[in-house]
Amino acid sequence: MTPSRQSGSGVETPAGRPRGTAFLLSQVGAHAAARFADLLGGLGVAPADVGLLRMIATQPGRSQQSLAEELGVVPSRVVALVDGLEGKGLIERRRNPRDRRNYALHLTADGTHVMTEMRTLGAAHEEEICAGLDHTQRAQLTALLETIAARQGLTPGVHPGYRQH
Amino acid sequence: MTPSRQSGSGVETPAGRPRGTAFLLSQVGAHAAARFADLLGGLGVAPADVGLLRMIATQPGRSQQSLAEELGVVPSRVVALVDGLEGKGLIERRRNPRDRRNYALHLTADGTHVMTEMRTLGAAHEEEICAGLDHTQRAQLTALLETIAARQGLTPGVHPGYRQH
DNA sequence: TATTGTTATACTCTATAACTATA
DNA sequence: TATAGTTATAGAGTATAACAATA
Repeated sequence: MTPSRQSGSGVETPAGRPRGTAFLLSQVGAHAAARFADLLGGLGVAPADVGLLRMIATQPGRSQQSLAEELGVVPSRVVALVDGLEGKGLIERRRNPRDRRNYALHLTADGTHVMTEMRTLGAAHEEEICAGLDHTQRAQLTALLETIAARQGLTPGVHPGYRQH
Repeated sequence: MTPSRQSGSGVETPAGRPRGTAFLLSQVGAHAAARFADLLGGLGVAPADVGLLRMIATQPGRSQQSLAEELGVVPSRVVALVDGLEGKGLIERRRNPRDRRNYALHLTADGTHVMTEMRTLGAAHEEEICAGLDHTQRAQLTALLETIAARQGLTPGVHPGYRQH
């Protein structure tokens, strides 16, 4: 299965366009992310806000430090993200009387509502991106992607877009 | 196949982590892009330089305008990218005596050399990302991604990371 | 001293708009 | 007037490092 001599490395077409699986992954993945960002625009939140909101919704009372660690970003960035979400009235910082150094983060009623809308958006996005595939193909694709994600050591549910340089 | 009532929309696990195919695509795609950027670092070029170099290599003499149009970016951005690549000695601007308004862009000898190394890097990257998959699975994944790319109207070989807001 | 969070700062990326040279 | 390219500028995103409050 190893052609003795082919044009170049096999990752480009004769016309010079990239054609490898890795490029396709990056291309389609960036498109999916951009489309989701578009959908989110209507809600007034940015892609980076989504992970934060989701973690606070799942584990209310988390500190900024713990979010920074799980997302792989510097604490000062969490300050900016939390400032934004608090300014929009989606979350609130509650002082912990036991240890007044840290905040316990909680969703507000508005924040809970936005989370619900985000889930609806997520389902619509899923449908849009997978539109050309039948049920079997979707399952196949998911399995292949999960295999790569595990092999590459990606943390389930955490987007690498957060990761520090 | 429509469960009458499930936990949420189906795009999140009970623990609140996203699990949809679209999220996986975005996650794995971003990881692939980041790894490629890492590999490129050793060559001293950025991901955004790659498409430009490739287009100039494939069609020498192209103008900055034509690159801007194909990549979907504003001409002033091409100026910055071309400035960078010219500064590194990888490409050169040649005046066209027939129409002195535009430049014909060409790779230098160094640029050609870097293109060769980029192809090698591309093959290594491909191998790294697909490491957990056998030949059949790689072909399956490629086919599924190509189906989505076509359905979503993506231009073959052009990364959406360039696209204008 | 150690920890949580904040501020000040700087750097990169990228778009908009005004401008120059040429046609 | 129209086109190719450039410059000036501004805004978003994100890291580093110094700092304040609390433990």
